[in-house]
Amino acid sequence: MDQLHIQNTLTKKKELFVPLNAPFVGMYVCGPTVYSDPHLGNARPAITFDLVNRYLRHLGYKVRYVRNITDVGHLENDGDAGEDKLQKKARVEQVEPMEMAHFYTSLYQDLMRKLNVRRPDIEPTASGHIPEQIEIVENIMKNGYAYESNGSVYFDVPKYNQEFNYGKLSGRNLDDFIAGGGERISEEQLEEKRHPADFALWKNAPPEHIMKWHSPWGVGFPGWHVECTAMSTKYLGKKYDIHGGGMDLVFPHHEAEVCQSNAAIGDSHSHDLDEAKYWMHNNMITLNGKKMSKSLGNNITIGELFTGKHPLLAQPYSPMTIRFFMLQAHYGGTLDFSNEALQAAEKALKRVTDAFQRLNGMHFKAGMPMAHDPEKEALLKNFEQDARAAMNDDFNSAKVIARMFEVVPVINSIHAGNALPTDVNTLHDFRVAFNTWYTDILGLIPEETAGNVDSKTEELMALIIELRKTAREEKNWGLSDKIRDGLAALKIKVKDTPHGTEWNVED
RNA sequence: GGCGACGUGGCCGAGCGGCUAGGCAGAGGUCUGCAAAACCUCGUACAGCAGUUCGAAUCUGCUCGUCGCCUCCA
Repeated sequence: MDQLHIQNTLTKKKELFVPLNAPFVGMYVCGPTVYSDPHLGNARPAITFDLVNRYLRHLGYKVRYVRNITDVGHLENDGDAGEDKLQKKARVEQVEPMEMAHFYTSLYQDLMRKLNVRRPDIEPTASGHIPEQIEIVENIMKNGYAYESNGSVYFDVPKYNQEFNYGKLSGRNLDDFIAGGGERISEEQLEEKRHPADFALWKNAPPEHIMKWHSPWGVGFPGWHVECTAMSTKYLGKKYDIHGGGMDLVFPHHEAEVCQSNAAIGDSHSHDLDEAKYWMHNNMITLNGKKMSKSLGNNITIGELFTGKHPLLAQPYSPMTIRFFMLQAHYGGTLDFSNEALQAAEKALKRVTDAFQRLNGMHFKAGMPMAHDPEKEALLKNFEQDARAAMNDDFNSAKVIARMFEVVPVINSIHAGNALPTDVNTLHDFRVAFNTWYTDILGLIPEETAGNVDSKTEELMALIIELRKTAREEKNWGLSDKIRDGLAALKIKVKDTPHGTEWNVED
């Protein structure tokens, strides 16, 4: 594909990407609720939309990327007077809700930095946008798609459905809702709600509720879905280009956003506002075939992944291994987690990273021995366009990585001292392209040098390698192997290559 | 019950009607004092059954199986 196409949840089709207002692109992604340790599942949308963000920028778009922090919390049970998650956790930990939100926000940001996820351009908090949320609710009421009940405000789904198409995003309809979820609606809720499908825009706060604000309807707190509509509208406009998030948010969260957007700011001439033009959803990560989630209690936190301290983990996995593991699969499919798969990803990443570093260490000069190899030359010359074609096909990073691996043997062959398969200019161009894809678009960073190697260590190692070289020249294998084994015990790996002896610290 | 996804070689995972995906693991070989790394070669898979087609892993139908959403979740 020579132009970017995106799988659009709204239309269920893969569509050509045409920004509403090129070269500007607005993108909003649902961020974390900051009340607990971020888990592996949280990393998937972050990395998925980091890839999208990076690629759009690579294509030259002026992207404004907004990813929110949900720090107001949602009720544990829809519609009843139960405690919200944040408040409950704060009480258990005996801290201010905001103190806890700040703690987990920082933790999340720190983990994202390790995963080399670029910071969004705006990272708004729900608590910081209460007036904007109230305004959205007021607009919806003004337009007649909401009603007040006992100090709470509910979205009038049946009314909305008369003029708009409720369920267009998730492929549901009101009848299905009643047939399925209706039975789960508690009687308590129905006291306030007119229809089981109605959802809260504003909720009255019981006295014991800590996080509450003044509103035209009394003291309360915003409903579950308004924050995203309010913040995306504020920073990206009534309709923007891309809204992203996990698949589990399609219903009810994103469906509600579509409703709110149309009801609050749509008019009779634009029933297709739908908040965003392209709705993108990453699939779930599974663990032994089951969805990994907080509520199922089978989640692994990102921190545990890095340290390896979890019963299911055979070893620690580095941030780049996690990132690479995710990019090796298309974001639209489930990704099953296992030690075996992660270990394979770790080795694969090392292979491509080694090649990356070798490539960057090469000095191409005119007049180097050259043996034209049409096949290898084609791999190098086509790399950029092949990678781009894969990426244009709904961000198929898995395919991009496959193309990288096809080029790795060529790089290694040159590094091994074989003749250049093509001319120096082609090699230069290829190197630039490979760097761009590895570093800028996939967002990978070589990790090996992360080991604490200071200049003194460098000098000592140079001396040791020199001594071993002497031993080898004297065919004193006993001594040279003793040195190598001794270093290996210190996690320093020695390799004798045609260019001399190399070493590196393993983690 | 409603809506939806998926089932690819030992494992992970691309594939969207014809042309080798790729990685990991495994086998053989080259190089090397040995090792490591690297390079070369090797598996011929598509849940099952019908059908459409000159031709299907790819389209259609059915069967079986797995999973997700319908309640906060990425």
